[in-house]
Amino acid sequence: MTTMSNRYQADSAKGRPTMRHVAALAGVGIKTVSRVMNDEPGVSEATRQRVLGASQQLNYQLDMAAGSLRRTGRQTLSIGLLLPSVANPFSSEIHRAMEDTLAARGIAVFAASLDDDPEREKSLVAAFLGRRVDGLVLTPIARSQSYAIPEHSRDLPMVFIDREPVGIDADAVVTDNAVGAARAAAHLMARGHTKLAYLGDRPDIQTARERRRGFIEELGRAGQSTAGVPVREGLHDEESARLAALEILTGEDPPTAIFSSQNLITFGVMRALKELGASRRVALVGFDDFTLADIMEPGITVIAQHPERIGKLAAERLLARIDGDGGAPQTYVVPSELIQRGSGELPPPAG
Amino acid sequence: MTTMSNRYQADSAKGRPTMRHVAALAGVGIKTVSRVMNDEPGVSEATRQRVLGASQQLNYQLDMAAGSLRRTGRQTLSIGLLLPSVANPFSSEIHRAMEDTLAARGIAVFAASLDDDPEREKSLVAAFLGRRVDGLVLTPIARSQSYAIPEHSRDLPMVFIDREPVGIDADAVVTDNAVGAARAAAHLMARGHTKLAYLGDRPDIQTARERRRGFIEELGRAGQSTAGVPVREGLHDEESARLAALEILTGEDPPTAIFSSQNLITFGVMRALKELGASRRVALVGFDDFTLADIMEPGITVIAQHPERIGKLAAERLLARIDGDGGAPQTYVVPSELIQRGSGELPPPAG
DNA sequence: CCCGTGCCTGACAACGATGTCAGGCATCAT
DNA sequence: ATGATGCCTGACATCGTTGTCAGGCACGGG
Repeated sequence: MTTMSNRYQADSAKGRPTMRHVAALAGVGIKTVSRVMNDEPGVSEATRQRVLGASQQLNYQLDMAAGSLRRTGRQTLSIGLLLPSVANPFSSEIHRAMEDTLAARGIAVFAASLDDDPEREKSLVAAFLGRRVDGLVLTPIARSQSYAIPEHSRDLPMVFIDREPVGIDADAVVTDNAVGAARAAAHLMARGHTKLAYLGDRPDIQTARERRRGFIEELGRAGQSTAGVPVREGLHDEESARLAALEILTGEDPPTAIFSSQNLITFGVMRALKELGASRRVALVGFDDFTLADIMEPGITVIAQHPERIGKLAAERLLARIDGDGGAPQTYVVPSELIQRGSGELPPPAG
Repeated sequence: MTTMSNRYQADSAKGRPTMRHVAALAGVGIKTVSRVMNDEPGVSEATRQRVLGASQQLNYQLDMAAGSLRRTGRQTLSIGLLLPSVANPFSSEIHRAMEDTLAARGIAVFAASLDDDPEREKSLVAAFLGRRVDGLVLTPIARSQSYAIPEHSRDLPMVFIDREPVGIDADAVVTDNAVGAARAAAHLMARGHTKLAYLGDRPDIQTARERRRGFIEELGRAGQSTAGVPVREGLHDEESARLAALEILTGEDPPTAIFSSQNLITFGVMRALKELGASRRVALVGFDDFTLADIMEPGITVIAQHPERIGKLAAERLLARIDGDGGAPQTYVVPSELIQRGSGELPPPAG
């Protein structure tokens, strides 16, 4: 029974020990080691201790990959997360919230950045599928996600975040973009502003479109002519936003209030206002909260999203799907919140 | 030869197709499919096309996990990255830089947050080892990393970032913390300040200790008495930093310049200064650059680290190790940079 | 004293892929 | 015509683990 006890003992130098090594050292069968490592019942306490001792002595570690190969259900306890960029604060807070929820189940997260590149989306999805992730959470950017239909219908849980998917019927967790933008418009108009401007991101991004729609529609509801409203779109970084803001503010009949649809754009506008010395003259409401917004002069009023709630909810939905929830896919809306800090409460110039 | 062509054809509904399915559909052997999927030579163009056709028709995807089980070297093309928090901007920029470097090699990144918890460090390292990552990059927080010696000597590449490891001889990529802090001190003294204060993080964190050391030593070199210098440590968030700053500034013989050793602390100090209306009176240099530092009133002078360089370098070192570099472990130092924006150039009050 | 009943245990196949190796077939020189 | 040479190709063992299943042993009831 213990005949081969030391046949595998010598090879501690290179190559990880396997169950066979542990089994040999403990003088038991390999399956018994498996049972101990997986906390399965049906192992006497004495044997259990012997196996545990041997595994520690060899510094043995279960190989999850090999395990999932055979295990029923083939779970790998890992999921894929595709974000615009892991370095984007909004994204990384979602990431963090998901991690916290998933860690409790021992699930590890593969994270990757898309950079708004549809091709990367497809190839990264493929890369994660090849690693047999148990689920996928992604911010879609490709025109359609129908490429994932085969996998999704093969029971691969998928949850879309921030933007709803196109061409595939799957769960999504999003912010109430139009509602939030409308709230910004209403807030500014309530302060007496009648000349508002909209500065927004590339209109091929769903959230940007929604925010513009919500903003414009609210103006319409208030009886404002929506025709003459300055709308600058396609802004994707601070610099382009700064230039657009400068142009609008120094042009004819400048707006008395600005709504910026995204944090980078807000930063650009803030710079422009500072350059013009207009920070306390022109009202500003930005979509997305950011660090230090409260410490600016004046504080910046924002429509805050709740990335931590989005991440938590997305993780919970994914887990539910992994656990077999077969209900119809649904879109979950996380409400945004208006945070008043000063810049959005500036009145129009008395004149 | 093609006798079983349609034996596996029907099962498209559930369960992923395997090489056997593709082989059967294409009427070839399973090994030939393997050759095609891995771009190995020795397959006629005709056969190749047939296999490719079949694999697309079935929407087949190579199972990397199963492959690495047998493949020589057992590479999984994935690595583990342990950060203080994926939501921390400094960390997430490192993450991003690593991703860019590693993506070129088809390597995916498992990311996880440590929250400065030594226990989490150990258990997450174990979790990643169980997934057979090809390498590990981590910000150490445990008192010693000797627990990883068995794995490291078993040829698991490891690169430590931000902080040097203890109890294990491995590569590290760090910022010149002491030098940067000394530069901050010198900069302030050159403006005529003689009453400086230091506000820092928990001294059990290596980088915090280094920064304090560099700062204090520079004062000594300049002939300042280092005894009476107000030093507040153990600050770990904005609020504690704000309170400490308020206390120092409203106390007896307040400093005319402050050095804060980390961005959250800088934020706390900024708030305190603002509350006291002292933003333009008390000089401030902070360690770590941050978004909008240039737009504050005054702009905040900082010792900037270069997370993107740290991340890139760490990834390159890891790749070199994975490729078999057997040289002695080394510590790479990425220089920090003083960025003048106003707050650090304020002179002491005349009097 | 025999047999049924549990409890532990290990041999074996299988998961999906790759490394090895041998075989089939054409081509080519002798 | 014959053997050598290459090119393609597939059978098979194998990677480290888990699912299945059957066997051994102790115990208790009839």
